[in-house]
Amino acid sequence: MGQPKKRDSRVPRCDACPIRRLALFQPLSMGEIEAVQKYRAEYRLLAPGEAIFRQGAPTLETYTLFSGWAFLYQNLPDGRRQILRFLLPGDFLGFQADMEEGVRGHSAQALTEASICVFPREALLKMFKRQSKLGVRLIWLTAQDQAIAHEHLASLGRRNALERVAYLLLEIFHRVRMRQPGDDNTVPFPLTQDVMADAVGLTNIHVNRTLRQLRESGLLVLKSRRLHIPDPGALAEQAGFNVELFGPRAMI
Amino acid sequence: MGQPKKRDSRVPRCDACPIRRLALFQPLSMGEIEAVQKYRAEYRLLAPGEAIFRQGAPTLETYTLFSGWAFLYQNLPDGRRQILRFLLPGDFLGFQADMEEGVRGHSAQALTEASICVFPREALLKMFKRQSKLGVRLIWLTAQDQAIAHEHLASLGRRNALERVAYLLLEIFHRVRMRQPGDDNTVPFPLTQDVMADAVGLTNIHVNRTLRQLRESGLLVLKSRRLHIPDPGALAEQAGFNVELFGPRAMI
DNA sequence: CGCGCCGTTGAGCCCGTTCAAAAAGTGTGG
DNA sequence: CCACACTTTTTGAACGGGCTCAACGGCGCG
Repeated sequence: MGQPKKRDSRVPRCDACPIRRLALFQPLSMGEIEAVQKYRAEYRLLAPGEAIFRQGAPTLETYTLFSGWAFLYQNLPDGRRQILRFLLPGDFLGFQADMEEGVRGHSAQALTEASICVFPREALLKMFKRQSKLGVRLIWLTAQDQAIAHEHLASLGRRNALERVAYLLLEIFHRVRMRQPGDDNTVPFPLTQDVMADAVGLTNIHVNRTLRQLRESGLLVLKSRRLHIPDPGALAEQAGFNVELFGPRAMI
Repeated sequence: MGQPKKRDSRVPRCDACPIRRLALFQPLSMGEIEAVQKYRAEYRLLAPGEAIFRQGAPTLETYTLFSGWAFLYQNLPDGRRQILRFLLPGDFLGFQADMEEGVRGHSAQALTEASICVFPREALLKMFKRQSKLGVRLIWLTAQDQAIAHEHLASLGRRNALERVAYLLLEIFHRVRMRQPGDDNTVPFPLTQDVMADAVGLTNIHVNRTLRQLRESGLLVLKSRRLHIPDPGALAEQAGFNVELFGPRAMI
């Protein structure tokens, strides 16, 4: 039969982790990395839409997204949903101030097929105690997230539909390109219009109309889960996207 | 003459700091606190509206708000403003991931007469090196901010005008009450309707109408810079305010 | 082929905006 | 204490961006 085509579910080893440079463990040396393996409780495969954790659940674990895409979101009592942040491979999630007795303030779920490395709370604390570099790194990552959240706030509060959608596309475009440099201005883009709508605070219908407008202006091509932006500068203009501020700073 | 009525501008000492339990330095013992004094470069008085730092400026200092109120905001190229976060005494501000070479991604300014303690970047780094507790504390504070930012995102993205305004009032009400417990459900409230509008992503005009509605429902009294909420539970209902999630977790 | 998910389009409405103006504070100096 | 300037709040009228409701089209998959 040769190699079966089914998905490879072998568990990756930390010392050969291909995304380490992006992740929490970036500052660790090759020798130190081996210890991480012991603290990882689990390597978990996720189907699209599968929950990682849910709003209101106890806060027992933290995660590194190893492959695929995911997102954080909050639900209002009546079901309205706000997507708080998209996660790409290497992103760290699940850390909260009140790990000891708190409950999750938001939910997390896989957007595509994905996989995560699971680190229980105690394991994380032990690693921080041993490797103070990790604490610094976490502060760094958290501050990055803050910066992205701030841009997102400005979008939702003060940008119109066209700007919001353009901004979201550019943010994701840049974050992906940062990880996989390429030259054709095309990146994978697994968000449905429903998902985009809940991220930018619009209706899926209005997102659709806005995308049409951008498409008809020749600013982007969005087809079969791939996003092509012929001229990122032109789109940035349209979005009121401040490249300077966003640029390398907000990226890994 | 007795005591002159003019403002007291004597520089407070760190070891007698009345807001320490709220601030970054909370975990330090009385002995350790003395060292902090050496690292504080300056104690600065601010007039209402005065800038603490500006978007685009180099990132050289961090601050603890000692007294008064302040806020962080971002300006879009065309002048639209989004307020990102309100700061109360004890809050830490000015920390960024890219302290070394980055520029500020947002501006900060005093809302009322206020005062701040200034810690240069190098001083902060030295303190972190000496007192690893401070790193943990900063992670904690940053994670708190995240939680508040997430609620704010949900407001801007998915709540209507009434809910947004009610939510803002409740957030501030609770944050102030956390610091100054009282029993009359009244707190100081120095925000103008303009400021509120830029925080919740509405027009000052519509904020005014929304406040009227809330006032006429008997849910609040807002007069001469003081906010009275007769029945916080009732207002929370109106706001879709999830007390459980917000509660003690996001505070301090 | 049929079912489900996702994207697309149209028509009408409503929440929040824009534009305009007046009223009510608030602080300052005479 | 009043006069004046300035900021903040309040109200009205009309517009419009984005929403709601409804239906149809396309594509992947069992």
